Amino acid sequence: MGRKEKDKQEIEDVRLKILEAAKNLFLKEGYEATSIRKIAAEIKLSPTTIYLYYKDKNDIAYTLHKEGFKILGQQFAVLQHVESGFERLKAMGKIYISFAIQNTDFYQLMFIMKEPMEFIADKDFCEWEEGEFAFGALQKTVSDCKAEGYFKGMNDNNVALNVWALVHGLCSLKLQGHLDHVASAHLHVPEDRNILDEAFETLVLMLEKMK
Amino acid sequence: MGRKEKDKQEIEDVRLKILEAAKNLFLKEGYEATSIRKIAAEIKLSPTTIYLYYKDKNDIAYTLHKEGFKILGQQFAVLQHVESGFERLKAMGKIYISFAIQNTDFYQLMFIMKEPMEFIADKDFCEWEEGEFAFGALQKTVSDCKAEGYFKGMNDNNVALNVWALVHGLCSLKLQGHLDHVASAHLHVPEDRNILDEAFETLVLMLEKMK
DNA sequence: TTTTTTAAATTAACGGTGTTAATTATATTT
DNA sequence: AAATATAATTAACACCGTTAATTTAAAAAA
Repeated sequence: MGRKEKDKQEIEDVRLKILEAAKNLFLKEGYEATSIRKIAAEIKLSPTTIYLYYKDKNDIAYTLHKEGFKILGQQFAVLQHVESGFERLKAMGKIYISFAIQNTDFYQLMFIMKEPMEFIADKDFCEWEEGEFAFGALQKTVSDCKAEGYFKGMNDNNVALNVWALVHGLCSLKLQGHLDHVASAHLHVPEDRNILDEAFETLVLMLEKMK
Repeated sequence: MGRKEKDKQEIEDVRLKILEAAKNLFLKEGYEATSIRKIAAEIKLSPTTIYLYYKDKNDIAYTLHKEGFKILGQQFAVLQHVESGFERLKAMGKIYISFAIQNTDFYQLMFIMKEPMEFIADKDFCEWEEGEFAFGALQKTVSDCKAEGYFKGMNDNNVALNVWALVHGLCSLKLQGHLDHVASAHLHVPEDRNILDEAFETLVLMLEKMK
């Protein structure tokens, strides 16, 4: 007796509809401006209905964060066909940086904001397939580089972490407005050149010395 | 005629009182929890009075951000007595990282949050003595390293930027909760060791190869 | 067919936020 | 004592995330 309970598929459909609305808003106006109320209005639901499908706003942030990792992962996946580890490492860096620049909102969600991580922390078990794939690809690439004679005497994981930290550092300083600030005051960059590209070129020179 | 206008000093006194309250709150409960209303309550002023002394919340964020740079700058200043450029570079890295870990809130304000930068962007001219000093110290150190034979054929500024980006990348990933997430899943770190210290050790190995 | 039941969705409300406009309090000078 | 200029205040706007209480709607039972 009673009203028909929504089955798994129907629930997933609503979840997706909410997520689409959230994504559109968030890609158009950024995370800050993406409120539960606005998401609800977009799909003609009452704000509180959202809470029947997502635990809280961090839950939505985390779900979008996973989408971001899927996109980045797909871009990395293409590189698995590059044989040379070192060439692949360089390409990964370039892809990572252009992903950050072209998907600034996703990047913030994936690597800068605390919120999605807080959601994970609250969960008992953490599934993280998407992120695992991306970092795993970097780890494999570093170990391939090692087989090619690079990074002798260094711990693979630490090298991977440092490489990630470097490109993330560049991207996050750029996206958060800190880089342009320093650049205009302290770095004379040729008009037609991009600070990140300049820096990345030097990074490649540094990596080449690792052989 | 009329009520006595507050002179420069009196205005500065109130500004400082507000800033002290803001700092206390922000060091105790973080930036998020530091609202204009709470700051005002702390010093028994009405919330709107704050706006007579600071343009908006970003103004306060920016003023605290400058304080942070003063602290970091003082720590860097001590290192100017280290003769060897390379030794100084390593020490700067260690100091930067421990500053980030021990002053997480200041670090967020200085290098992660957009707000203080947004305030600067709104101003017509940008004074940035504090930050200039810190980055200038790094630039000088890199050029000293170069004189010692490191970073041959590389642009000084780009090297400095990359070094900064790397340590910032490590710190920000750590502070924002992204590092622990990856670490538990992908990096087996010895119980008694810190991920950042581990990574930094490898960074030093990498820098040593730059000679 | 009508009543009961139950899940889904809604409205109302709480306790906050940054910020601005309008008003009041206060001290000084005429 | 009255007028005035400035400092500080109150009231208000337009939001926010989230929870509790309520209503709507559809399926099952009578």
